[in-house]
Amino acid sequence: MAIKFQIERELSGSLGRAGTLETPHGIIHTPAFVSVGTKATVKALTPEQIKNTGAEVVLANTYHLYLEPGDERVKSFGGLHKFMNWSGPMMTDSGGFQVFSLGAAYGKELSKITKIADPSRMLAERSLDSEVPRLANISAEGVSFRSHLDGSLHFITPEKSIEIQHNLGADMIFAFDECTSPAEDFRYQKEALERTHRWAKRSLDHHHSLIRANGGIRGPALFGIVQGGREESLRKRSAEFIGGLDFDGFGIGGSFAKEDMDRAVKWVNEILPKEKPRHLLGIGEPEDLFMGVENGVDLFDCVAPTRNGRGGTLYTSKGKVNIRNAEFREDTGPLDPDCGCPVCQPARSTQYSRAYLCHLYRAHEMLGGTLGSIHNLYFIINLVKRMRSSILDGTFTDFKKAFLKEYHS
RNA sequence: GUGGCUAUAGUUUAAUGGUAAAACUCUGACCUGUGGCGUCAGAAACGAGAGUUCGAUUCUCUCUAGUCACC
Repeated sequence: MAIKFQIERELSGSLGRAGTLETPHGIIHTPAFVSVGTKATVKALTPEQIKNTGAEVVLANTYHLYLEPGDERVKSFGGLHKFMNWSGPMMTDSGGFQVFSLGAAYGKELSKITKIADPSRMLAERSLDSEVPRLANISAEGVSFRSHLDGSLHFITPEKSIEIQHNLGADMIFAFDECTSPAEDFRYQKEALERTHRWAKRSLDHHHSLIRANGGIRGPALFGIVQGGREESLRKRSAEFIGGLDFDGFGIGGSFAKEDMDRAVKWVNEILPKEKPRHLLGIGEPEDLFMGVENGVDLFDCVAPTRNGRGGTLYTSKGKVNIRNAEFREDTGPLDPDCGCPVCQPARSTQYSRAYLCHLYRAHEMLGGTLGSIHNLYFIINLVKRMRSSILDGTFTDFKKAFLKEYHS
């Protein structure tokens, strides 16, 4: 077994739990937030800085690394850990999300989270002729991608994705799936789900054959991904199907409406085998993290802290602020006095004022993105850590209430 | 000193005899398995004076400022 998951304590009256996930590169204390390092780098941060945010695990991306610098090259360097100089646990995403982001969503105003639960929009007719040419096209066998870097054509199958991920060498990898657009209708969601299920089995089969070919024992842990959009019947069917396969853990994928994401996660986690870890893919705003933890999610990853950090939108205990705003130009105080990160509570005499951070972003200085990413990652990672300890000492509900009250004040 | 040219938003540039467009900046909003990207909304200008005209930012003159050439 490549990983070992143990539940330490469960949250009474809900699906939540706190535990540990042991990997060949160290232990992850769950629930945990996974830092996103798409191209074998958490943008703007050195591995040491990543560590200083409290991060225990980094997620890289199969599709991006396959294109650049190529999985074979990463393998020749001894795998991702050595290549990027990160010694802790790692995961790779399968490239399934790029089926969505470079396919249905490409060039459109479609995001992973739908703002309004507008049925007319959610169940819109699948438009066959799109004005913007897609970079990804789906067939039963796999997905053909047109590289966004040089236009070259690449065909990714479940087998290919698993092969690439074995070459990259993360501790935990994902099955190849199709993340559907929230705008697809029921018929398409169903069709896509059946495809994702077939791909899950193929991913699993190829994973096992690669391990066998490699002499047996060592290999990454493989997570299967549950899809099904917003449809209760499809979500539950997917959880049953994927949960019944011999995966080491599970991902919950797809696009959601903010309002009903909790229901979808709950449907799924009530069905998935509880002794295996669950990863809610691509989710990471504070409210959503509480929702996920309560509903039995062990791992999260999200670009929000780093992407927002590079843009100047910073998390504080009193909500998000755009540090570029004029009101911070002469603000000598720390970003968030209640935060223990290296930006807000520097060890010795150094101090980063709101005014200085404001200046860095306005001047387009690189240090702004670095400090913002450090702070935001610390904030989100620490938030999930506090959720974990509040599960362990039985104060989760109080903590959630107090945090959200101040966060929304 | 003489002659030419120029003067439009904070900046750099458009257009037009019927009160003016854009980019950057500026004021905000947005970003959920990442193109350090980008999207959206908003604020903001005809150097001054006179003349021609129904009407002048536009044409004419004077002034002022800048710029180039010559002395």
